[in-house]
Parts: sequence; C-alpha cells; structure tokens
Amino acid sequence: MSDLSHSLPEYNPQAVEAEAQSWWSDHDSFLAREDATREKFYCLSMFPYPSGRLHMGHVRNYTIGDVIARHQRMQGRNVLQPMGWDAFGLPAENAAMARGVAPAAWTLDNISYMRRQLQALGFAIDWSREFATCQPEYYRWNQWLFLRLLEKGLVYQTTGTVNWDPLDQTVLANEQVIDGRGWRTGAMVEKREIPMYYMRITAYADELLDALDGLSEWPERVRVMQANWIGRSEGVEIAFPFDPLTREAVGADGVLRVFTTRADTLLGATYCAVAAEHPLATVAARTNPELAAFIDECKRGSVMEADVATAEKRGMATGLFVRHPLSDARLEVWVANYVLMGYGEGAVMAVPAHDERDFEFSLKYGLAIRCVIRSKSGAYTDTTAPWQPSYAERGITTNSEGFDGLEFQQAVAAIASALEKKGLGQKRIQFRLRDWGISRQRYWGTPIPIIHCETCGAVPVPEDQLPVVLPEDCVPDGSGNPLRKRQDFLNCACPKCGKPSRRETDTMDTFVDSSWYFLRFPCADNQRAMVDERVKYWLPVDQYVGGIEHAILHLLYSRFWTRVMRDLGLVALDEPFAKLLTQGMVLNGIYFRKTEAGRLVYYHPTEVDDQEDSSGHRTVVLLADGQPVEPGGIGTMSKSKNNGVDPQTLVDSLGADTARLFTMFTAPPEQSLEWSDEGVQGASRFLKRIWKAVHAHVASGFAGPVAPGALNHFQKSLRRQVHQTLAKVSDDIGRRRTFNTAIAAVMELLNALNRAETSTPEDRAVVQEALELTVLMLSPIVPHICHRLWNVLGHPGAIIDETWPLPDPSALVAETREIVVQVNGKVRGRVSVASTATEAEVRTAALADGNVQRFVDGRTVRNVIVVPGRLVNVVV
RNA sequence: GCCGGUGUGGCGAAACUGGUAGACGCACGGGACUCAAAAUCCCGCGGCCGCGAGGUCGUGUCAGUUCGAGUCUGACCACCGGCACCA
Repeated sequence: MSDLSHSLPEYNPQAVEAEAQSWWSDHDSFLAREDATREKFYCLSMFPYPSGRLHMGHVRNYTIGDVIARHQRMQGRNVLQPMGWDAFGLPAENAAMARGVAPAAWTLDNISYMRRQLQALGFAIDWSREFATCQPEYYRWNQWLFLRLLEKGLVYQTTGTVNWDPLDQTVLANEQVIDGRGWRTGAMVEKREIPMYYMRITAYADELLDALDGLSEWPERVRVMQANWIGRSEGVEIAFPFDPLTREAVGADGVLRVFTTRADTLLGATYCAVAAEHPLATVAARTNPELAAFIDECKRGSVMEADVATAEKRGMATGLFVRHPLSDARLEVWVANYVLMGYGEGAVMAVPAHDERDFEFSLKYGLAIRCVIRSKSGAYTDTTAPWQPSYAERGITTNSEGFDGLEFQQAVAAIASALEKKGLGQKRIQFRLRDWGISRQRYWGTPIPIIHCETCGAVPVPEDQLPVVLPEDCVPDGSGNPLRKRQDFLNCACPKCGKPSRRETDTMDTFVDSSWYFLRFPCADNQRAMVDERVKYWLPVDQYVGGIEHAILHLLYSRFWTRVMRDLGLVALDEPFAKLLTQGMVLNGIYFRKTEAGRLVYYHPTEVDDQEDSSGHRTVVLLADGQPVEPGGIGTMSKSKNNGVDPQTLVDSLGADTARLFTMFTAPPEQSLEWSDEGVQGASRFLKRIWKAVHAHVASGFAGPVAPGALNHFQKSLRRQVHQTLAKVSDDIGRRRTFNTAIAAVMELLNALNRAETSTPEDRAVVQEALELTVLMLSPIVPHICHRLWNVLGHPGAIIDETWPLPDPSALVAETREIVVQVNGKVRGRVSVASTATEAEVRTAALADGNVQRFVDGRTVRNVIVVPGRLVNVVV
C-alpha cells in the first residue's frame, strides 16, 4: 500500500470543486420546477444583507440549509432552495457617507461579489429566482400591500418617538446613539414625537399567540420568546376619578386610567404614577417649571427598553390628586421614569407593599406603604423593609375593607365587579405587543406611497401610479433624508384634486421587505401580481434556517404579514415556516489594547500569539512588537471587535468542502461555534484521508458485490458497523439535524476501514460497499469531493442524482451484546452475553463476573435491576 | 431590569428516553518513515493512588428525588443572545 500511495493522485480541492460546479451548472442541476406529481420541499435560509463580503455566519447558515436541501433531494423530494438579497438598509447609507458612493451602486457591487462567493461554496441554489428587495419590481408590492392595508384600517398614522440629533437635524437609529449622544455630532440626543405609519399587528395578537402551540417543529425557546413578547395578560382597567383640584387644573372632569394585573392589591395603592409623556404630566408642568424641567430631562433619555428598565428610578410629584375608586382616599399623582407610555395606559397604580419597583420608589421618596396581602406560605407577616421576592406572591387579601380573606382569583373577580358597578373599572386583556411602526426617516428603503396635498391631506398614490420609484443616485451626507432635497421626487400632482403636492419622503422599515420575500421566490418573474398559484405548490417553507437573533422580530412580522395576505385572499396559508432551525453565532477570540486616551484598539486573533504554559500561566503578545495584549474573552465575529475570519481566504486555500465540513463538525447547529484554525486543518486532513482511502482501494481494482452469507466474523462485524453508521447518519441528518455527530460517526467508520483486512475478495467487497456508502453519506455535506470520488469508485453518473441509501437490516443483527454490571450504581465489570439471552441468564452471567463477586461477597444482595440489553445493577 | 439560552478534560464537543461520563476532532507526549524537516502512519492522553489487577474523586455552586443523576426538582453564580430604528 505504501508503494501504491506514492502514485495516487493528490487531492486538489480547487480542481475538484471547479469540476463539480461546472457539471452542476452545465446540467442546470439546481433548477426547481413546479411538478404537482412530486412531493415538494421548500428549503430556505434567511437571505443576507449585502454588506460586502460573506462572513462565517453566512457560511454556517447556508451550509446547514444546503445539507438539508441536498439530503432531501436524495430522498426523492422536489427541492426548491432559492436565494435573494435583503438589500435596503442603513449600512448602505453609512458606506455612502464614508466613500461618497450612492447606496444603490454600493449594494449592487456587493451583491455580485457575494453571489460569486455563494457559488464558490457550492450551494445548490436555484439562481433563476434571485431578486433583491431594492428592485422596484419587488418593493412595488410593499407599496401595493401598504395601500390595501390602509384601506382596511390595518395601517394607520399616529405619532411615535424617535431619537433626534439636534445638530444634524436628523433622526438617529438606536445603534447611532452612543451613550446618549449622536454618533457623528456627539450632541446630546433628544426624543421627538413625529407622525408615523403603523401596522396594526396587535389586531392579530391573539391569533399569533394561540398559533404558537401548533408550531411543533419550531424550537421551544423561540416559541417561548414569542409568547413572552406578545405578552398577553389578563387584568383590570381601573379609573381613578380626578380630585376637585385636578379637575380645576385640567379644566374638565375626568379619570386617570390605569391597567393592572394585580387588582387584588387595589386597596394597597398609595399613589399613582404616570409616564413623562402622559397628558396629566403635561397639564401639571404648565404651572410647575421644576416639573417641566424634570419631564424634559426624562424625554431626553434613551427610548430603549433596556435603558429605561435599568435606569435609576426617579420621579416628581405633580401636585395633582385622584380619588381611590373604592376607598375614596386622596392619592397623589407622580411622574416616574419607570412608567412606559407605550404600555397599557401610560399610568400605573402604585402598590409599594407588593411591587418591587413601587417599593423602591416609595422608599426613595418617603411614600406610604400599605400591606394588603397575607402570605399563604407564611413567608412574611408584614412588608415594611427590605424587599423580598415573596412580597409579590399571590396570597390572601387582608386590610382591604370588604374584600378580606380572598384568594387571588376571587379577589380580582370581587374587586372588578365592585368597580364595574361604580362604572370605574372592568376586566380587560392587555398585550405587551405594540403596533409596528414602519416609517423610517431614511433614504435607502421602500418609499411610502403617500402624497401630501394642502387641500386633501395625505392621499394614497393610486394603484396605476405604482411603483413610486426611489431615485438611485442620491448620496446621503448624514444631515437628514436626501429625498427632501430631490425636487424631481418631491413634486407631484395631488391624485384627488390635481394641485401641486409633495411626496412623502419617509421610507419603510426593512423588516417589511423581509416579511414576505419567501412568498416571492415561487413567482419572482410575475410582474402583474404580488403572488400567484405557484405559491400554493411551494408554500409553506418546509425548513427555514437562520440566526437565533431573529427569533422574535423577523419571525413574528413574517407570521403577521402572512396572515394579513391570507385575509386579503392572496394566499391560503396561516403559518409561513413549518420547521425552523435557529443556528448559533460564530465566535472568535477578542484581543485589545487600551490607548492612553482610553480608547480600545482591537487586534485580529491572527496578529496575536496566545499561549498557556504547563502551570496555566497565559501569555498574550502582539506578533508585530512582542508586547502584551489583553485577552477580551470570546465573542461574536464582528467588524468592531476585529475578529472576523474571511471565508474567501479559506475557500481559496483549502477549499469550500473544508469550510463546509469544519462549520458542520465543530458544534451542533443550534449552539454557538468557536473558530479554530487548527480545527480547520483537521477538517482538511479528514478529506485527504477519505480521498486516499478511495484511491488506494480502486488502485487494486474494483471489488465485486458483497455476498452476506460468505462473510467471516470480522467481515460481518465491519459490515455491521457500516450499516449502523448509515442508520445513525440518516437519523442525525434527517431527524436530529446534528451534523456534527453524523460526521463523527463517519470518521469512526473510516478509522475502522483503515484498519480492515483487504486480502480476500470478501474483504475487498465489504470495503468497497463501505466506501460507496461513506461517499453517499457525506455528499450533502462535502458535495464536491464526493462528486469526484463517486466517479472514481466506478460510477458513471453524478452523485447528486443518486438516491439516499437504506441500511441492510440483516447486516445490523449482532450475535452477542456487552452488558455493564454495576454494584450499588458503580461499574464493576462487563460481561458478554448472547443477544437472545433471557433476563435470568443475563443476571446469572452478571453475578458470576469475578470483579463483581469481589464486591458482592459477604454481603446480602437486596435487589438486582436488569435493564435489557444495557446493564445490570446489583444492590447489596 | 425583563425574556431566552449555555456551563462536561488543556480546547471544540459526545452521551438522543434517568442506565458504561469524555465517542469524534484539536492541541500535546512518545514511536515509525526521513540525512533532516514537513507531510503521513502507529501508540498514549481527566485528576489522584497503585508495578499491576484495580481503586478513588470528577459534568458551574449548594441542596433534593432515585437502585442509579451530566440528564429530573429547587435555590444560587458566571457567560452569551434579544429588548421593538442594526439586520
């Protein structure tokens, strides 16, 4: 064999990959055609934002999708795996500012580069269906559907809060606000209320929540996150009537409405708190400059929920009062920064004894604490200080006038009905989910099809004037939306009265684009309709693959949008994605130095020497100067941390198959994946081993078919392993989607094959069968090398058109089994018994084992537990 | 802060239904081949005790359930993802 190996052809990934790819392209292998007679499989990976080059997250995402698609194809399904581009968005505008190129040109360049990269990775994509969301042929349907929803009242206009940079006079995205300041100007960011369009996703809240139960093929964690996001809660809306003083200030009679899930604690309310944007706060601020200043300050804060929730609790009394709806006590109204205008009524009743936030707030400002719930478990008897989580438990009402001694449910019911009688409250369901604000004050997006006329107001663009085409030659400069300076875009005639009018310059959230792109792939060539009957054949998406970071927003919006289209009669579908796989992030080491100015400078892992000596002492130095660098742990590959790995370099050096194999082998798909250059080498080494094994085998001629009856013990046992591996790999790829364990099993098999005898024709027949099955099993994962090796093994056809093999059941039968013997739960021996052995025989054999006897000897056997085919536990 | 996840050798991980902890790979150590190196092939590789047979401890921490717990329950700690204008 060593003589032969010198003459074997070398594995040259570039040549092998180019050959396979041109075969696929010459034969249109990936073209998907509708065929009602065949079972379809729509395999979709989340389309990329064309940021410039592929990153490892893309490689991982699309390899997972490709493995599933190719495996399904081999199982005889009619597979559609399309690709498109999520082409609108902020990075194009940032690149435009940095380089002075128009976002359109930048985006299109990126797309053509990244398309070549995807092709070089050998993904089985049907490119005939490709589109980008920045093409008018696509986004016109965003506009069309927007107008349909406007008619139906599912789109409406109201004000929304945005980050405002006072120097640049522009709206900032959350990521453009750094420590409360504009990223370019450094000016303190303000909150500003501006008119925006909203989609009424809350109208579907119940359905979106209930349908989660039916998504049995979605990861549990995604369903839980979505359910919490929708956040249905049953509670009571309570009206606190204005005190005479408040009536005077407001100039009218009225009530302060709050929503609470804890109506049982109503008698413990000692004050009310409203958000800074609440009308009562505005009224009070008119005559109170100090309060006005405080409200102003609150409005300057971040609009992000995380910031609001972690900010120190602050507040100020308004001097206005309301009356307790049951006790008629006078309660003061406070403005508090922990009350969100966007949830419920923008006001809460504060029960310091039984709510942690209210408790903290009342301690700080010396407000009354009134305990009205008695602990069922006896965890506490009063709630004065300090806070314990048990204070918020549901207990028994006490100190609550006529409502004492009731359990949670009864208390809520009794108090709600008392309130209802007085006309001061009723049971209500509240969702945490808010309507979806889709207006963006940005250039690179779908224009909102509205015309503003001085006489007629906001007028929808008539259908025959769609699409409203976005001019593609603008170069944003950071000071507001460049569309506002484009007279040719702005000026138009009012569709109603014909007077000169102005076009809306806001564009749509890019989540609109990604909320229905999967419905467009089946019919991307249709210029007359948004979707057509081909959607019925391909949808739902059978397997959707994408990052866990999309678990809530993108997936929820897509589920909403699909239902909206269903209700417009456009599709006959509730849920767009039958099965979901959320892949983990790709991580790499982080290294940095702190400059004298306190700024962090990040170094790429390849620029750093990171070593640990035998005593565990870690030395990290920069290769360039030998001076120390700080290790920053491990984190998501990103530009900002300078720890990304360019897939292109890897594909150019070791090949696409190595890149694919490494990402599939190193971690299970749902977990995060740590980059390792040594691991990549290992993947490449494995491919070389397979290459060599196949060539070495055929170098001495092809073997005949296996004759199972003629095999000796060793041949049988090897063949059993081959078919066991096939069974495991089929299950791992097809059901469990644990590609890492599938690959590990094939590696084990190859190790066994390399040790196998190859002297007799029977030996060689078993090996030939094993190599053929190995190449078939690996072909979805490393398709290029398998394409070649299949031919080398003597098959004239292409492996992509082969059928997925089935294990031979007769090969799986074993004559003996090894049983583990434990004494008191500790392994003390192993015995080999016939597969057909009875429980009594297994038990006898176990007790007869020498080492087992040592531990049993002289003690009483109390119990013997026999787990058939696995182990025996002797309890003494 | 809230919601979700993760935690196992020097490292990435495996153990799928409560039943042999560490498969497979990486790194490392030893050997073969070589003038030498690389590549390749073979062997070893959780800690401690023991010449060995074997023993003993060990799955983030602390408790619990069980004949038996990485797996189930409760409390806690650390890290990661999302939090509505990044996509």
